[in-house]
Amino acid sequence: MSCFATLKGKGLRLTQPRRVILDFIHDKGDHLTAEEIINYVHGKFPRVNKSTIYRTLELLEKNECVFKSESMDRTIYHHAEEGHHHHMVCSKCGKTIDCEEDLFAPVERSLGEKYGFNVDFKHVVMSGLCERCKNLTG
Amino acid sequence: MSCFATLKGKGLRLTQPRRVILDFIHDKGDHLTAEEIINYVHGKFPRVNKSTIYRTLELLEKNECVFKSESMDRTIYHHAEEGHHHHMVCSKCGKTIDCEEDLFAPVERSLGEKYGFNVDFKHVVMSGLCERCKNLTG
DNA sequence: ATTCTTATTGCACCCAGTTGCAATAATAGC
DNA sequence: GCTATTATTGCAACTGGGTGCAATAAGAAT
Repeated sequence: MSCFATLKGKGLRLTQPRRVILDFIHDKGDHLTAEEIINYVHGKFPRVNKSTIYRTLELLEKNECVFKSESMDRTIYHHAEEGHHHHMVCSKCGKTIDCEEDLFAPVERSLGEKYGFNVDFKHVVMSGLCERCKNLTG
Repeated sequence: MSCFATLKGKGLRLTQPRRVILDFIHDKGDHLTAEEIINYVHGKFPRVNKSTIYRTLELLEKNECVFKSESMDRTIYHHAEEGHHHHMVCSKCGKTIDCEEDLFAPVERSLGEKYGFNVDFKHVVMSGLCERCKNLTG
């Protein structure tokens, strides 16, 4: 958990809200929505304001302690230990699958060649149907 | 402008707000943000409520009269006559480039093969650097 | 342990977008 | 052209997320 060290090293303070949020994201080792994080923190420390939570998440992201993945309809956070990757969320059952970082390489190449456009796909969240739900729907 | 006919055919009413909004999107023949649409409508008819505008846009989208493209940081609308495509917006100069519908085909294929996951990329908005800005930045 | 500095917090308010509901207006039937 | 029906609207209130600022507390120095 060198995250605390990272923050200290930058002259940032180790406050209770920061500790709680970082521990939660680390221990969960999973993808969390802002809502889940807010609910958890409020369960333990009701006096912590939501603005503090959003500011903390922003700070953790800036310092690369957590990664934030956002798409039109959902934003999720996960601990930096889990590395860079993209996410697929099943719109039926909610199942989340991580997938490899270079998934969009062909698209990036194609945009560069055809339009000279430089796009860096990072932490993309995609909605769709997982195998099981696709077959059930048939 | 068969859009009006489309709406009529479904028993939907041709109200003034709908006429104004649809005409604007059609005549602009361009990508418009919700804000631009709201400003325009308010300029002409100050009494039209923003909720009406959002509801109208939603309705036009459901009936495929306009297409909505959304990403984390921007939502844009354009007339259905312009067809399906994706958008690249330069994060420096704001320039917007349309690009072909099948851009994400390799990604869709790869997700299907590796994970059995079914994602349909439609109206994706990407942020990045256009050729000019990329070169200026060095 | 106390004091001081200033990073961090809580608060109260802002913003874009959404929703429930009663009031209004578009249109079908006369 | 009127009337009745009901789709649509305006309103007011709500949502998730964000911001400026005065109050608070972390941690350095004593």
